[in-house]
Amino acid sequence: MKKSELTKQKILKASIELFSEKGFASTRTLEIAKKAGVSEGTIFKYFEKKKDILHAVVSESIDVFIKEFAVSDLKETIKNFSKKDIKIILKEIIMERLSFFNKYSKYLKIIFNEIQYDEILKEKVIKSIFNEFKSNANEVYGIGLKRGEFKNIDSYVAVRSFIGMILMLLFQKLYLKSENFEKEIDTVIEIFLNGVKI
Amino acid sequence: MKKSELTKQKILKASIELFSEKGFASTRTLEIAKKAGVSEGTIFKYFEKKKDILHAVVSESIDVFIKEFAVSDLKETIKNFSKKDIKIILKEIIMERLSFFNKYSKYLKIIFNEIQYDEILKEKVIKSIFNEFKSNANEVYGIGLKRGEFKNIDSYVAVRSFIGMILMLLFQKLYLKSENFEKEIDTVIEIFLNGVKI
Amino acid sequence: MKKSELTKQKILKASIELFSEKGFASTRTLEIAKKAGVSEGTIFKYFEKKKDILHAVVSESIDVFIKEFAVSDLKETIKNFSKKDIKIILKEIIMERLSFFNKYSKYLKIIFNEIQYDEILKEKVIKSIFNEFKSNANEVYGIGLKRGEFKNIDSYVAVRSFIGMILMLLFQKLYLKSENFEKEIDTVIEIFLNGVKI
Amino acid sequence: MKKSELTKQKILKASIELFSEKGFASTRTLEIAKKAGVSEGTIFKYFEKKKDILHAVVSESIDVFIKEFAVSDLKETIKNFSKKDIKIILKEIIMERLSFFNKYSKYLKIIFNEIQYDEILKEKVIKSIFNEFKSNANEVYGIGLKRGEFKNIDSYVAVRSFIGMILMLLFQKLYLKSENFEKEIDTVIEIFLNGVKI
DNA sequence: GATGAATGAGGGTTCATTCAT
DNA sequence: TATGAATGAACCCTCATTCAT
Repeated sequence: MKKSELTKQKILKASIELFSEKGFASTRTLEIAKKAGVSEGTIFKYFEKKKDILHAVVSESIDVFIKEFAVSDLKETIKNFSKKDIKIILKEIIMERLSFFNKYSKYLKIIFNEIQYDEILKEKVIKSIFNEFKSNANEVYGIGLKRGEFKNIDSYVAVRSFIGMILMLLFQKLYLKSENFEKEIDTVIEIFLNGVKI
Repeated sequence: MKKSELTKQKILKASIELFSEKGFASTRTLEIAKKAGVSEGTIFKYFEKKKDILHAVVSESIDVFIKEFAVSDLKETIKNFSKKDIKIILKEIIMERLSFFNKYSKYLKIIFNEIQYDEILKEKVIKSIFNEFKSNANEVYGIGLKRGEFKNIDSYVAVRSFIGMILMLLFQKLYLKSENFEKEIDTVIEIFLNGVKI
Repeated sequence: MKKSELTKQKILKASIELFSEKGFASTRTLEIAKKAGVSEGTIFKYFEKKKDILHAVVSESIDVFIKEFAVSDLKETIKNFSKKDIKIILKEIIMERLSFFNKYSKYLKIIFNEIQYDEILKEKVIKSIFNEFKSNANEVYGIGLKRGEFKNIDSYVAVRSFIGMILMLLFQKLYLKSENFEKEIDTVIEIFLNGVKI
Repeated sequence: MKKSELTKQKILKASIELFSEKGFASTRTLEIAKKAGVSEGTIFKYFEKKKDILHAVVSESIDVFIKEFAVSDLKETIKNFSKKDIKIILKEIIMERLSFFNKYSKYLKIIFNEIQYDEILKEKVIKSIFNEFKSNANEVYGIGLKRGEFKNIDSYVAVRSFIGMILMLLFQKLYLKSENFEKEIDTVIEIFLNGVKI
């Protein structure tokens, strides 16, 4: 990597750290500079405006998201488990996805917070991430369908709902602390598969 | 209401509008003043610091949330429907909750965004709203249990999961636009009640 | 005293307290109002501008100073002591003047500090106080002259010098703390009367 | 001198000018900036708060005071005059000290005015200047003692009293204007050496 | 006569941005 | 390329002053 590219990456890395910690609007360019180990002036050699850093951060986040979140690995995983109980498979998926969330939580936090106030970003994120997600949902649910284990309902709604349940679980873990994390995962899977109705 | 109390409310109302629209950090006190129809100086007769406005907004939000979100009405509603199909009841609940979300979405947006950067607020919100929510979840799920229709699983996890599914639906509606909103609700209810498994 | 006159006095008294404590420029009209037990608006019924309070305070200070500092009592005192040793007389005078300083130190502090930044005040104070002082110096020193005990030198310079020595003593007492206050007074008198030269 | 050090000095110099002219509290940072020939923002690159400028000014004043007021030169002066009449020596000292006061009157004015409202400054000034002064007084008076011309009285009180007399002279010159300045100096010396008593 | 509420110009301070070196 | 210094518009906040009641 060229030296200049390295400097740019240092700035971006510092920005991600800070944006996720205190939000874009409350992060000072001086802080970024300090954390990146460069002078304040240098930042503006790489980004014309402070906002451009955010855009770069989000763009990168999107790229990372799409690449990492790509369902390809997942499909592989599922095939390998194909003989196993669907419950086990779902749990494996959850655990794997959780490690993904942990790894990229800063990116996700920034994306989620900042698209609220920036139409350009919002457009971008929706177009790329949501659509990506939608097609993946189809594929993954499709596996359950082929196995003859899933009902023939809107696959997108199903997967989205599943994610909603998991996110609430995660959210609670982050904000409150969960003592029975694993057990709660099992409950969520049970609900997703068989519902709450007797 | 006294005149001074009225002014305070005008400031709070304008602040809610702006904070939810552009975030606390990006809202200017002058904007608040203009939107509230008072002078900038007046704001600081009622709130020592800009941050105090946010705290007041969130405190008020919490109060509103607890009062309005209180499950009492809900229980009444459910009892009235007691002969009806559980599906109908859930749909009614969702519709009613949605109108609540629409009405207080600004408050919720502020709370959700700002507690990330303010430990005091976070503590406050968690202590009040989350606990309130937890006890209510218990009560509501309990009704289904008594009717002999719900499985005996962790009621909090069940309700939370349900809400997770609904929130994703909502979220999508807000960000993307859904053409089949009603139909999607039905699907969510179906998943919640009977799961995706054949 | 009429009620309105009383209110005015309350404002002036509070102002003297505050001006002497933190200076005119750093005193807030709201503080004055609170200390005086009136509303901020009321102040401006009695004084058009904040500066007018200062002017009133100083004017009053000057009046008090001239009345209280008037040498008449002093002359009487001296006559009564006329048979006594001049040393004793000087010491009596010093002690009496010190109690005056203690009593009116706040006024003096304000006058001294604020005439520096206000030409009108400076003019006023100099015209009244200094001239008053000059004529009094003449009279007091004249007594020593008549007794045949004082040299025939510029009486104003003599008295002023004496006061200079006493002020330094006082100044030190205020800022540092003197353990031998009385003894130092004696030394100062000795210097004033007989000089430091052998 | 580095450019940044130069800028800092420009700000300090402008501040001294303005603080002594209108007092700290009434001096605006914009005025300082204009007088220093820098932008208002620049000031806050060098001083976090306006008050810090005052503290820096006073600290510098103290340093200057101690260095310049140091009695070393004075002792040399006195030795050179050792054959001369004590009157001549005192007059030389006064004239030399007066030029010092003229040169540093702005510093002194600031110190004197502002320590009244700032405990930190007060402590600092007293600890450094007063103690410095005390030890010097001892040395200087000691010379007169060794020459066998001064009485064996508290040297600190003697010097302090002398300064008190001179300050009053100076004070009058500043506020009133003296026509007979030189003659008054002679009178003060006469009083200091031989007293007013016949 | 007195108040409490409101004002808005102006205060100190911040911070993204520029630029000479 | 990188920096440190400087900028100035805009921020939050203060406070003397006004005014309807």
